[in-house]
Amino acid sequence: MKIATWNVNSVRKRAGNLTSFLKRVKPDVIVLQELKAQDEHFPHEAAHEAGYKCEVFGQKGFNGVAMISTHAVDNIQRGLPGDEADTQSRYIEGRIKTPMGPLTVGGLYLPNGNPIGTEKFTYKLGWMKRLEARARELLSRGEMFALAGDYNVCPTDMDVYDPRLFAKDALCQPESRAAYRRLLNLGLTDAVRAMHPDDTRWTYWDYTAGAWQKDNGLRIDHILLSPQAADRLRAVDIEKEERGKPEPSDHVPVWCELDVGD
DNA sequence: ATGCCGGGCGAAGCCCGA
Repeated sequence: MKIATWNVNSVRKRAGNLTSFLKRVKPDVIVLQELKAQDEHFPHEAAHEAGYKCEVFGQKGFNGVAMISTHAVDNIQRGLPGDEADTQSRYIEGRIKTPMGPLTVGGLYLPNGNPIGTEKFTYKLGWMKRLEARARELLSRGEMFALAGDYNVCPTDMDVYDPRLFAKDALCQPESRAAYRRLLNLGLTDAVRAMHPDDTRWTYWDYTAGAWQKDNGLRIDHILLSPQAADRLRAVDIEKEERGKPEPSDHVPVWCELDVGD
């Protein structure tokens, strides 16, 4: 079972990149972030062409997330519980049956939170608190799950090309990192870090200032696994080559493979 | 370099991203 995540930075602009990625890497399920599109503008054909069905939680102009799968998905939830006033489309969740029991996948686009000291940073920390509550709820079931997406958190200085430049950035604040660490402390496993404990591997390169050419990147897209899912973790990868293609997203896909006996 | 690119919206210039 291959689970992927990708912040596509406009799903309409990236429809071609998405189709070729699905055909090349063949994830069973992929969660997408930053659709920047309403539900009715989602390029269903791009996914159908590669054999995928789509669950979309779009929003006009900004945000927007989706879950695309070759398997049947049920128990679909749109939106992160815990704040009825939150109108931003940043979370989608669904469940897939496997020979080893149900696998729940949550796709998330965690708020960026910049600049610090504003309501944007407060919103980020509040959102992370709600995500922790969701993780606790899922953990109580004792089943496999993956929370995958653009976390907008560099977990440690190892995940930033130049930590000094990001000392005041919301992605690297002690509060952001502590909230991320609370997820790990619940018993979740950072799939990429578990398989590559000592590597510097980026998932994002800014469009500006030649960041890609200089390999000035960040690791902010993550897949966190429940204990039952982490038991079955077999492989991970970061699809760096997508950043070098024409008209790329500034993020690249991340995936992990779980051995669920299929 | 708290936006150098890139995208959305909507029809010019502003908002947003990390």
